Amino acid sequence: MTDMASEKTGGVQAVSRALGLLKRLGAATEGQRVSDLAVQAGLAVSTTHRLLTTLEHSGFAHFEPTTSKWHVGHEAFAVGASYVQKRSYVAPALTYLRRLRDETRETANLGHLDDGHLVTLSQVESREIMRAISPPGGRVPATCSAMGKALLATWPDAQIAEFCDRHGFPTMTPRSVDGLSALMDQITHIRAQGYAVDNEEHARGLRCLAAPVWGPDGDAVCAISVSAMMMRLTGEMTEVVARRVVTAASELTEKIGGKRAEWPLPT
Amino acid sequence: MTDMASEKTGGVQAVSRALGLLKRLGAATEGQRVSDLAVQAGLAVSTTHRLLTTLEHSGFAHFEPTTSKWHVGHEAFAVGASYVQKRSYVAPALTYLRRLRDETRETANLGHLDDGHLVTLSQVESREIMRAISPPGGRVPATCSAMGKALLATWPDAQIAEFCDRHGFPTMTPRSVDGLSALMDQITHIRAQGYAVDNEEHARGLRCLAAPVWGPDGDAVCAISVSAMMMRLTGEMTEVVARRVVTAASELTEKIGGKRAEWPLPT
DNA sequence: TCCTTGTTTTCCATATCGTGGAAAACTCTT
DNA sequence: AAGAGTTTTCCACGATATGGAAAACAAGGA
Repeated sequence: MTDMASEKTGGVQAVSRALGLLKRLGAATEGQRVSDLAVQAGLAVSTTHRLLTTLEHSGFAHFEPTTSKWHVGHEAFAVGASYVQKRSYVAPALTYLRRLRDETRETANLGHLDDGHLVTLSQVESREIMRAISPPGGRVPATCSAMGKALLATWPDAQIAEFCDRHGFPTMTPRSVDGLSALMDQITHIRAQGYAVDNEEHARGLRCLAAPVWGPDGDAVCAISVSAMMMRLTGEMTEVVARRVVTAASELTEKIGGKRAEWPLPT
Repeated sequence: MTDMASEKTGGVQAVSRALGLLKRLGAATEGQRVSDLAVQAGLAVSTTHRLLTTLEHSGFAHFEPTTSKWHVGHEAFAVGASYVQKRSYVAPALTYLRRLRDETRETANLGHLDDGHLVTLSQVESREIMRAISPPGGRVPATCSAMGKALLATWPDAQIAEFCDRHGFPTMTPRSVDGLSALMDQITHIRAQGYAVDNEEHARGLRCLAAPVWGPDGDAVCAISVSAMMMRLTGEMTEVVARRVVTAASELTEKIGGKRAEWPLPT
């Protein structure tokens, strides 16, 4: 992550730089020192220090004097929390995610589309040793994600094509979907079976199964998935787990007063 | 909330302004229009627009073209999520919060101290109609909160006094603790009974009961509370619920490998 | 349909404001 | 106590953010 926020600012320099620092604070597992952040971001130490101080005055960063390290501040948390609070399906989803995790013993996820990417909104982790690949807040190109594909599959074909025009086919592994016809093949399957599959298209060795959740106005608003190491999710297990994912998604749909629209018909 | 981020910037102007806009986006329940944000923040429309564009380039804000409103972006969520991910007790706490909510039918909360304030980290809402007063990300002066007082009570008296010197006694209702001697009286009670009480000290009509959770190094790291309308949490109920809160806190302490230190002795 | 009104977005000259070097104040080590 | 590696403050320079005004939209209203 050496040059995370590249050099393209695209706006007010000072603000871009400050936000870049904030991202670094969030991405780092530990507190960061001024001078380290400065070299990482390619900024002068004094500039870095001034920007951090400004972030701190607004509560977005926090300086720990005893260790002289910088951390993400409470205000960043507050603003971030509002991102999920405004999506009223997140809170009720937890019940179903938990049950899904308990039934399958694997990680259950909730995500939605945001600007061509699937953003993980919430997750209930497997008790197995594996760490989560994509923690809450994580982003993956929609076409590299089971949840993303499940949601795309609810769109009319024309909109899917337009989507792909705009966002292309970023790939994360050699098995990621690449090209519209390959995607549409999958979409057809997804619509037929009611759930989407991701076989190492996001990360090596990882398989995901996802189903969409509908909102009151008949649009899919989010998706539920189970993700697991492929070795733990093989053959006939797949179908069993998929049915449970579909069930959870249906129940959440009902809970939030959603109307399960028909899947778009192949045109 | 007319002039939220006052005029004292205390750092890089452009950055303070941008963060102020971000806070407004987070605080608003709906998307905000450029011109409204501009007047709220007292900025020129063109400046506001440029700052928002910069926020968008980094993913911290998002513009909905169909409605031409601005929202909090995914990156803000990602950074905010890291605030809780780094506190390893949040995830395991959910189990106990949920049970507490089910046992008491009231809202269960998890919070910790951050710069003199109690920050609500997580919460499992009551199924009653009442909305939560302080959603995740919310901040209250420590002395106006049951969780805050429960945590302060684990500190040596000298540090409590120092804390009060630094932060004073901001009050949120007429019943909020005001003055060191009043606080120390309460601290004594808290240490004796093992839990803290907040009787309308944070919000009119609201009562909270809280107990601290210890970490592996013998310091209290967070607190668990139950908050409810006073009318639903009266008389003998209080003691019953308080015992459940204490139990939940003890269990979480154990779960995270915490060592329950002795409460500081009155000096 | 073509104005009218209320937006959002772009442009640009001005001087404000952020910048980074260098020096000063700290903090730990040796 | 002195030294190395920090963090923090200061300052003159000029790059850069600023806000007015105008241009591009969008949404009614006649």
